[in-house]
Amino acid sequence: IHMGHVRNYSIGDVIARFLKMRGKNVLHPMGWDAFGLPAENAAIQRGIHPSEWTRKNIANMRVQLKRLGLSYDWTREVATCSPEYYRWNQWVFLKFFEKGLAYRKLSNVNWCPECATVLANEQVENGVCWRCDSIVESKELEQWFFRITDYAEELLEWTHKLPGWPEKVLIMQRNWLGKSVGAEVIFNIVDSIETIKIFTTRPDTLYGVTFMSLAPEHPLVEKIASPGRLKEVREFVARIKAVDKRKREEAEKEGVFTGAFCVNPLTGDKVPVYVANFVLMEYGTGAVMAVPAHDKRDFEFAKKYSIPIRVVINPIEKALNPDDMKEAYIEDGVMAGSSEWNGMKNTDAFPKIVELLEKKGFGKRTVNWRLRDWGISRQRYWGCPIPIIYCDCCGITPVPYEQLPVVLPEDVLITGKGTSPLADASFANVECPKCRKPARRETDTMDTFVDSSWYFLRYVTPHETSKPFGKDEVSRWMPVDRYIGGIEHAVLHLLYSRFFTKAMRDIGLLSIDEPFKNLLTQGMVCKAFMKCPEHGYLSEEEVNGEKCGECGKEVTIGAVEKMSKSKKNTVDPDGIILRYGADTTRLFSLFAAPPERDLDWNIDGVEGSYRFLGRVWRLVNENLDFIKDVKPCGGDPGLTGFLKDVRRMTHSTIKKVTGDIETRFHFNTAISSIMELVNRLYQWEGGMNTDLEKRVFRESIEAVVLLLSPFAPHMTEELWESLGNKSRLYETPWPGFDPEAVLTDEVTLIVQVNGKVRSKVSMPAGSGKDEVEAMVLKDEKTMEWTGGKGVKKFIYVPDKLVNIVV
RNA sequence: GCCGGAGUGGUGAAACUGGCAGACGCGCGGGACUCAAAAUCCCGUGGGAGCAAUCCCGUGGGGGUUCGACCCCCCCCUCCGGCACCA
Repeated sequence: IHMGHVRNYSIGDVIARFLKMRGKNVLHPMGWDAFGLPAENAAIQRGIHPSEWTRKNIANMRVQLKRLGLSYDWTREVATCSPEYYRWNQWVFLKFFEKGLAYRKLSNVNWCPECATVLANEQVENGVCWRCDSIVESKELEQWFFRITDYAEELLEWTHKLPGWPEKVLIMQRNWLGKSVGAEVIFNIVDSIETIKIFTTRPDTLYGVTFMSLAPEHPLVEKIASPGRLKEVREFVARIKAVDKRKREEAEKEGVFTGAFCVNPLTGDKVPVYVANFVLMEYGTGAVMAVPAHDKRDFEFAKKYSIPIRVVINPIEKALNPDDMKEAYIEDGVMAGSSEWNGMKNTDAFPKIVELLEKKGFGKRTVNWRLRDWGISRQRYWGCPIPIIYCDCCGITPVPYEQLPVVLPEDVLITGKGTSPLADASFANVECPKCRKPARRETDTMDTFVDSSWYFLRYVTPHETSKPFGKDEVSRWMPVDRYIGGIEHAVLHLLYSRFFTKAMRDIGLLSIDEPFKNLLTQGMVCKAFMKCPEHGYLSEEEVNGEKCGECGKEVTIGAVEKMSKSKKNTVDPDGIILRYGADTTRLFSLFAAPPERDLDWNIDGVEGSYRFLGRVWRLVNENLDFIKDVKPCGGDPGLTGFLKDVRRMTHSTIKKVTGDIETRFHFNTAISSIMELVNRLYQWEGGMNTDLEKRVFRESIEAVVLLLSPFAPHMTEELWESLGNKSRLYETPWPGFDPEAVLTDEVTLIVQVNGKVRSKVSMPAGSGKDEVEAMVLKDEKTMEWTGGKGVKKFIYVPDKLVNIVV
């Protein structure tokens, strides 16, 4: 495990332990998302079988997690690579297939040559593979897809109904879904039976179309190019296709005239058809109507090739002159040069023009999404087999439910190169379940994101053998009340899981709409990296003082960044646990920053958390003789002075810590207020002689131990026992605060004159404005600033502050 | 380019609803204990002026609203994250 895990699971464990002490029935499970490329690659590299590699890692990580004292219910442990689990993956796949939610199609897919597999759109970042950074290629393959686009509208709608999610994640999902409302428009081609279909979000600019542009990959390019221009067009297309996709974005806009013209359906104007490098085949229809006056890219292109610019929308204040325009006018405005629509606001003309197109049969209102269907086929070994059989007679045939699971065979040659390893295995040859003739199994495996899209449901009934999960139990527990994870899941796992939940609901497996009610995205654990000019990145062990341990050269300290093995700025949790203990490790990971913020790893800070726990340990043990056999003070009307003050602080700390954990998850401030209470107890005044003194001290000590227990469960359990308590600490109710004890009789009022703090006065709590005014105006220090000047205004914030305006 | 988020001491960070800016921790300075060290305990610690009481300045920069702004509004700068020839 790495420090990010420690932080993530510490957060979860504090919440789980806290809620358990608050009397809740808490389901706090752990499992292993164990299939996948990284595991397969690592195993190949080490020359061992992925299943062995995975088993060893799970065993190792389980030990590490137990060492941290995480309160998981290990009886519910699941691993996605076990047949008992993935059997239900296959079951769900078949249900999706029955409903038409899983389908097979030939398509251009993202292909990573290094990983030798297809990637989902979500797994391509900036044109490179999210795992190995190779440039992703486009390949035409038969693939299985999940129809996530069927749920695009609902997925979008619910981003507005998840108040327990961070706004940032919801916005990222909305962007990813990418809804665009516009119109599809058909342009006839002159002297051809072919037509060009385009998508536009600006049908209001239709009268300003002065050319048409097609993507280089567009199938019409070959068909409509005039014989005289075909050679040049082909050369251009070949040249653009050769440019890798990342570079295309930065490239200057360019294109080539096809020799063909198309007809504007509303104006009848003939406009030239170009092939252009900036048109994407993947979005919309791969063809764009070009309106240079009102689109940035079209403007640039038109300027370059001297194509006319027609203004059809003017800003309210003035009419645009195409010859003077320096850039496209993309704002709203007033229609011009658009026959009957002239003078109208463009936003009003928008629907009317779409209506006209519909009437004439040249188009319709449409919604376009950025979201594509989810390609789930992977040409790799270490994954869940897709339960499908291909038969020459019967075609695509699902494996019958009673034959599940389709077990992933172990005796397979795994090279990580070429085609699916399963294709060569005896695994592939099978009898068709329908006609009994020889047939072939699907040899691709599923994307691992399928495995993790519903695992949380499995925790509810992890040993169920007749169905993926018990429906009643799921309705009782789900949705997940607290989900904690990194922001990197914002558009992958978190979107897929939402889709799965909705799809499973529609199949009748579930009755919830969303999987996760509240989401906490925790920040990354970061550390400064170190670099030697000669030997590159160095780990802490490789640095000697500030010099490279190898060559003795001065080491440069780099920026504080996410811990990563490649930058060698990682910290091994095991080492920290060994040296400082699990409680310190947990405490520091929560104390240094609030959970959603990035955490700077700092060993001095760890030292501080360790010292604090030592302080608590000594505070209890050194006073044990005094308080061992007394009962905690439960509210005594006779309390005065210091004792009363300690009790007040104890109860306000209980109040504060409870609130911080329960509503804000700000564990850093919760811990700091426990520290304040401990500091106060170290300043104990008087003695430990009377029964009352002992009882007040005991009450405070018990509060400290209880409040600290979710953070540092091991040490506090020991202390709890030392105090003579019979209950196990983790089963002891969370302390409540006494509202009476929290009240103060005297408050210190801040006195401001003209907004500046000039004095402080002590007043009985709950004093009225008149008494306060009378008192404050007599205060000596205040009079130095108000003396002789007339009081214009007297502001009183009860029990807090007054501001005198003179 | 578009959409988010952030900017506070030497440092990690507090300030929850517009009300004492810097809680708590680290570091640093001083003291106690000790033959000595470590550990521990106590005191101090935003900047400037002053013997001091005290005063002035201070939350990226500039303006505004307000009795009062780290917090709300407008403009700008910097950093981080996401998306991106999205038609």
